[in-house]
Amino acid sequence: MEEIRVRIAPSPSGNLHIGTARTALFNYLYAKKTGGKFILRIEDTDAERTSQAYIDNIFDSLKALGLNWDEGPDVGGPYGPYTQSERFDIYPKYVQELLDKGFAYECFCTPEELEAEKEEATKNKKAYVYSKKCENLTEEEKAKLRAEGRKPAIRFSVEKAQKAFHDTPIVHFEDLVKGDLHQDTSLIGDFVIMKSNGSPTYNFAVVIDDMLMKINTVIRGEDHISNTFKQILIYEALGAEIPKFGHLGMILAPDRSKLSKRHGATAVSEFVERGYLTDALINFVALLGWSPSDGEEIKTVDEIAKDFRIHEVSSSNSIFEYDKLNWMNGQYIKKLELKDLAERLKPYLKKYDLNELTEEQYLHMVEITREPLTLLSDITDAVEYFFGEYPTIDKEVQETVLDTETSQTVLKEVLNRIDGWDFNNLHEILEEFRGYFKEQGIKPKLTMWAIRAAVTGRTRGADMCGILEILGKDKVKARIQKVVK
RNA sequence: GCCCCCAUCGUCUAGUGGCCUAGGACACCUCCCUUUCACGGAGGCGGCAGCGAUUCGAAUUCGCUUGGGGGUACCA
Repeated sequence: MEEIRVRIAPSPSGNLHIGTARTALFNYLYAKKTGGKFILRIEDTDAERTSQAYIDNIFDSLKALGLNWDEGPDVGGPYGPYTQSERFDIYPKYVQELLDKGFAYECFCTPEELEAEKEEATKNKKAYVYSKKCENLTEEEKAKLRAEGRKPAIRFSVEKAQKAFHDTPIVHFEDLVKGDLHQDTSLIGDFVIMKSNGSPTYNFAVVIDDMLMKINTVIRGEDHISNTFKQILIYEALGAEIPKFGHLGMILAPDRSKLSKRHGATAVSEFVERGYLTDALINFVALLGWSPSDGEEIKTVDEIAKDFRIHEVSSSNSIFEYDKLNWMNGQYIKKLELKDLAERLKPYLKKYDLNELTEEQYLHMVEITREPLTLLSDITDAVEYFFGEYPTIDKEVQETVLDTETSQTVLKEVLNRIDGWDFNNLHEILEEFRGYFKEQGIKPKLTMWAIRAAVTGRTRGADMCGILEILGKDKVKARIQKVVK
């Protein structure tokens, strides 16, 4: 069988979008599954919106997600260049070929004329289709228009291509995920393939690039379905082999609209900044439209690749909900080695002076605070009381815990005993201490609450023994003294 | 407006005419564990959009309706 060649072709007009990441993933999975090649092509035709920062972001994000490409702008490959703006000189040749074969023609219409046609169509409740008024211009007419200073755009003759290669105007193709798809090509206007400024349009450039890069399978979002029919006609007109297409459902926001900034993060890098692990992100996004055959949802990309079948991908849209992503991120955090986690948490601890702790204490702190983490960034708030002399005490904690007679009794007793406590043996000491008060009718829970509130300013948090150990006797004593009346 | 796509718990999904009294995961609720929060464990709530048709039999096939999404550019 022919080697599968798939690609992801992001447009660097923004940071790598989570939806693009999913498309990239499915391409990657298909390549891995079939032993094919995964290619990265940067579609920076629109110079206005392109920036190097976005290109870097796309590279970095894809790498962070583990979606490494076999051919691309940085690593090269046999069919480069892989950046569209560097390919501008190769398009005219194919435009000329289409012109010569009669599948394309020059169009001198002005934007105003085109606009008028569209308005007319809207008024008549008809689909707008270009009038083709430039299709049969004589050489004299063209020369005259050119003399006026008008520069032509090149349009593709949909009807001619259709008639040359299809019996009916209804063009079909077998989509890898959606099955038979069709479209009445008489409803497609003669679209521009080369703008009057000489740059190719998207629909033309992709075909040329995919053709030249020998891309034989195109997996992309279903927003491209309508483009597919245009592209098929171009392939045929060029006498090129038509690739297989697979269209994925879109990812929607919870309100079923397009995922955008107002719904929160959209770029992979934003998710990372917010404390998501790329492993969790990619795993989550794989589950949008695909499900594992063994029901085990936590999987690496490689494991997913083994189990991946493009035909089994769901053809409907899916909604991006944070609940499951958060849960999954928590699962991935749990799986991290302590030292690895400790390193990854550092960016979220910049507001604290980590020098207050030894490396050993730092690791210990992470060890006892890691359990409830859903996001790496949750650590920021979770460890606040480990830093500084005294913790900030919540008003409610002060009133409901520290101000009670029971708490004061407990804390005074701690101060009575603390000098004799061996902080290396806190577990037993606290056990005994709780027992002492339990005999007096004070619940262990209340005993611990009093200490916790005094030392951390909170009623909830990490394991008490660990907290006291890390803080050390002096600090613990000082903090308790401060709240005892 | 026109064209196309899609439709199973709140969400992601399993399901390809009888194994379905529709399964799982997340979320939610209850209980257990417990020095708190959490983790973990055990339960629970909850769905085939509607209507017709085909069939002995339909979540599964067909049609219509409704709903959602996409496209409709000299953007990509």
